[in-house]
This record gives sequence, C-alpha cells and structure tokens, in this order.
Amino acid sequence: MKNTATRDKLIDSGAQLISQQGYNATGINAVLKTCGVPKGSFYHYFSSKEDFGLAVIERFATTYDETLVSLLEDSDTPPLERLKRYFAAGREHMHECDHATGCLIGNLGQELSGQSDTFRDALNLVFQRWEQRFVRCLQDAQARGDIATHTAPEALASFILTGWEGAILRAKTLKSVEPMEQFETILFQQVLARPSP
Amino acid sequence: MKNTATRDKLIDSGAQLISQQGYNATGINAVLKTCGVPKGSFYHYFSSKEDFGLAVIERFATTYDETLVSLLEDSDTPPLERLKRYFAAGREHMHECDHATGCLIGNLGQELSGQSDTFRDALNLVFQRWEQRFVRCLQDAQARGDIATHTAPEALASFILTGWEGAILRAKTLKSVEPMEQFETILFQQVLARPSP
DNA sequence: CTTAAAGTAGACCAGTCAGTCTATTGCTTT
DNA sequence: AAAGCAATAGACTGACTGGTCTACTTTAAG
Repeated sequence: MKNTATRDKLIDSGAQLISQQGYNATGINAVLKTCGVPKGSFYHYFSSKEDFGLAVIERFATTYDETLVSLLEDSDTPPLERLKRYFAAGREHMHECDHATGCLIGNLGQELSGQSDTFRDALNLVFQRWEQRFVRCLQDAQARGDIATHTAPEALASFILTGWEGAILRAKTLKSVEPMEQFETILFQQVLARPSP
Repeated sequence: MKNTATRDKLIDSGAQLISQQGYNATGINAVLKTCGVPKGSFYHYFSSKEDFGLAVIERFATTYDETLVSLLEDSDTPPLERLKRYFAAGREHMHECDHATGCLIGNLGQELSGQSDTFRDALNLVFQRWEQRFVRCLQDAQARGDIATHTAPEALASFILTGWEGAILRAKTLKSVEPMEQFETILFQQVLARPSP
C-alpha cells in the first residue's frame, strides 16, 4: 500500500459527500463518481463502507486537530481571545457551507452512535480530544485570573463543547448563525465572566 | 379517510424506528413489517416517504408539546423548579432508551436540514415552539425575581435549548448522561443564578 | 528477463429501496 | 339490493445498494 494518492482522493470526496448528506445517504458509487476512481480500487484500500467511514473520521479529526491547536494553544494570544477566534472561525465555516454542513463529527455522532458501537467509540474519542484542547485553554485563563476558578476546567470544557455543538445544530435548521452568536454572548457574559475581586 | 387507527399505527412504528435508526436508514418495508400493515395502506394514507416523515414529525411535536406544557407551565411549581423537572425528565428518557435515541427532532434536524428545505422548515417550527415554552417559564422566573433581568428571556431560551440539544448529542456518543448533568449544573450556577441584591 | 505483488478497471451479484398496480374486501348511502 | 367509495392486500417494477469477482496494467525486486 504505497500509493496513497488514490486513497486520499477517496477520503476527500467521501468527507465532502458525507458532510453534506450524511453517512447512510452517501453511496459508495457516488463517492467513486465524484473522484473518478473505480470500485476495484475502493475495495483494495478499504475492506467495507464502515472501514471507509472510520478512515474519513480519522482523517478529519487529525487535520482538524491541527486547526484547533493553532487556534486554541497559541500562547501569543490571551486564552479568552483564542476562544473567541475559535467561535468566529466556526461561524465563518457555517457561512461558507450555506448553513448546510455544520460539524462532521457532530453529524455522524447523531446519525451513527445509536447504530454502531465502533463508530460511537471513534467519534467519542474525537470529542474527548477536542475537550482536552478546551481544557488547556481554560486552564491558561484561570491561571491568568481571567475567569473564576470555582468551576473545574474539565466541566467548563464539556459545557462549551456541548453548547457549541447544539448551537451548530440549531444554526442548520434555522439557516442562520444567530444561535451560535447567542451562545457565545451568554457564555462570555455569564459563564466565562471576570471573577469579582 | 375515517379510519385513523391504521394511520396511527404507521406513524407510531415510524417514529420508533426513525428515532432509533434515523430517517434515511429506516425503510418503508421495515415500518410495514413492525406494525403488520400492507404497502397498499401506506400509500393510501401517505403520498410519499417524505409526506410520512412530516406526519411523524407533526405527531411527535404535538404530543410532546403537551408534556412540555405540563412540565414548564405548571403555575403551582416555581419556574426554576419546572426547568429542573424538565431536565430530569430528559435524563430519565435518555436512560430508558439506553442512550441510543435522544431527541427525535434534534436527530432529524441534523440529518435532514441540509437535505430538504421542507423538512428543515418543519423542524425549525417545532424548535421555535419549544423555545416559546421556555420563554414563558423564564419570564415567570424574572417576574418573581428568581433570576436576573439583564438578559432577554428569548436569548436565554435559545441558549438553553441549544445547550440541551448539544448535551443530548454528547450523551449519545458517550453513552452517559454526564454531559446533560454538567450542562444543567453550570446553567443553574452561572446563568440562571439568583440576582445579587 | 522473469515473477510476484500492488493497484486499476468495471462487469456483475443478490438484496433492498421507494413507489406503482390491480384486485379484493368492507362499509355506507341510496 | 346496488352502487360507490374507503381501505386492505401484496405482487411487482426499475433504480440503486454494498460488496464480489475476474481480468488487466503497472511497478519493483531478484
């Protein structure tokens, strides 16, 4: 398995289609068509559609984690600013996809975690990795005294990820980023507020 | 169209299967099998699968709205207590379905709002109706002085619905209601906190 | 130059999908 | 009793599903 170009093309097209239509609604033939790869190659690189789906998740998680690191662990920027930048990037992405795509991991979590334990485990791991990135950013904020320390950063990270995923879902059905803005506003006003001295 | 028993059976089975597997993964034949209704009857009551899906949404929204009213608009109970009862009911339901089902409207919103504008509109309306229920409950709380008035009840309602839906999604992939508890805790501690006098 | 493996290519398979069609049953109104 | 409609019943259709199979081409090693 040396030539990864074809494999990469398959994963790219797959990620795009699955983002738009979901896993079940995306047929293998459709993936093959959009990237001009014959079926023989598909089953040379992947043992099944599930195997392919897991590869799509893995690839997305890996590349997205780089984005996340550059946004949330940039020590040149104050931690709360980094968070705001992260939210802004999410809103921008929502605009770019015309409020249709949202978050691939969130979508698949909703669609597949009741259907397959393998998928659920994979998606859960991705969420946990993301939460860890938030935790570090929040620890920085607490260390600098930007936010109160009475709530554990782990709890805050879970709260933020959870709320943000929900806001993305709501933004999709509303076709507007308003819920994402509203979440951010209240979060910074009342949860990540400066501690009273 | 007098006999609604068969129609109801179809919708019931459909709601159950769609809750578990999603809309695209649920075939009409599977619905027919689980309730022992022949295909002829299905297409007698519904013009297409989409038509059927919309009927499932409508029925669910209607019956669930009754639950919502009894939980959130019961004037014998303090408004914040009503909210807590609502969250508790949600967690209980999550346990009952072994963390697999979650919220039918949330699931379909994720799966279909990028796929069909008809579905998106229908689901959006349901969300907006729910938000209104929260708004009234929060207005009560503000009127009683239980929570601060510096944030509009509409904004709070959006924040709560959004966060709760996200918590449900996260609970599904984690197979644990912990994210739902965490959301509730931080919400009451820092967002729906008693106003300082 | 030979040979084996990696990779490409697409015809083909059984099964399933949403949806159609015709036939029949049961009830209601005349 | 007759007519007409609501509803039941399920065989059937063409399109499409994930997956298999065989044949061919390219690459690399000995």
